[in-house]
Amino acid sequence: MDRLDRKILSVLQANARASLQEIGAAVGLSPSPCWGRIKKMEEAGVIEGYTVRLNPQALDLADTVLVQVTLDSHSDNTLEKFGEVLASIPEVVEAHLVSGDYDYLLRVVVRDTRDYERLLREKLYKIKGIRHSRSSFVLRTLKKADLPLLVDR
Amino acid sequence: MDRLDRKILSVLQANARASLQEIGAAVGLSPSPCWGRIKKMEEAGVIEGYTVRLNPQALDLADTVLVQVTLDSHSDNTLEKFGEVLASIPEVVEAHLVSGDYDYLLRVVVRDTRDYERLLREKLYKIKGIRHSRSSFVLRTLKKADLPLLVDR
DNA sequence: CATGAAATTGACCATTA
DNA sequence: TAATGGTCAATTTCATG
Repeated sequence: MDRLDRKILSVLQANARASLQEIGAAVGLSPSPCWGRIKKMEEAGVIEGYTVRLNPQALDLADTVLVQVTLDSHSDNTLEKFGEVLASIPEVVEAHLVSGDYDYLLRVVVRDTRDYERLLREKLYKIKGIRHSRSSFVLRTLKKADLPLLVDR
Repeated sequence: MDRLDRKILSVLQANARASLQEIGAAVGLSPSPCWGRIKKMEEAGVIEGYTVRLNPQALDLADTVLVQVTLDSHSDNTLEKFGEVLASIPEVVEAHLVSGDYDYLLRVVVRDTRDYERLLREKLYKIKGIRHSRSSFVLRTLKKADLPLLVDR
């Protein structure tokens, strides 16, 4: 992992379908060393995969809700079970165990507020062990990236 | 946007570098109609781009902090300015204006707690108009996706 | 490690059904 | 719309500096 590797990653971050030629041109290398470096980073687990960035609106998934969850108990068992249940709810796209005055932060993506109300009623409120939950709707997203810049320009 | 389009998207979501042959085989179509559908979705803005999924640990960016921010004033001007300042801080990778008992939720990615402390001191605390902020460290991430499943299996 | 050349595979587009 | 097939460019591999 040197500076060139990071540069390659930032090119891929902007466009994961860039050709080796384009990548090479951007980082000042010929295509084949780029290919070798990428393979190496894939094997090392630095690169976990390649995805597409989709427009939620276009897919009729306009609403994002951030949900703070506090559990009744914090036994290993409860936490484990809770994690499993969450993983099985497709609309819950992120779940983080956090420090602070609540236990979990969830990111939930739904079509609209009606959909969210149904999700709350039919799925979240049925989970045993939730003491309290607090929902915040995302009104506007000012910035959305995955990781900080990998190279100083 | 029909069922086949969604199926193509879910293939790309799992591997954005899949070839048209692979995509075609997965959705039951020959490569060229897949190509046409993808191009159409790119032009329509359904597909915004292609990115790489990176391992934060491997890049020495192990800590994620969720920061709840409350502003002093909620004038258009203040909100606008705040958004601009945040956008210029690389470590702040997400910023959402939310409803509820605080105004913004930020996701901040840093190397470690020392790095975060410095960021707070040198950048966040210097922003005018912040009344209050509350940080929660992500202890463990149970689930991380971008959008709910696009097709029922 | 990088380069450059060779073989293989994929993207893209016109045509046909 | 989908399939077919042809062309051109890209990926991938390897021998060499």
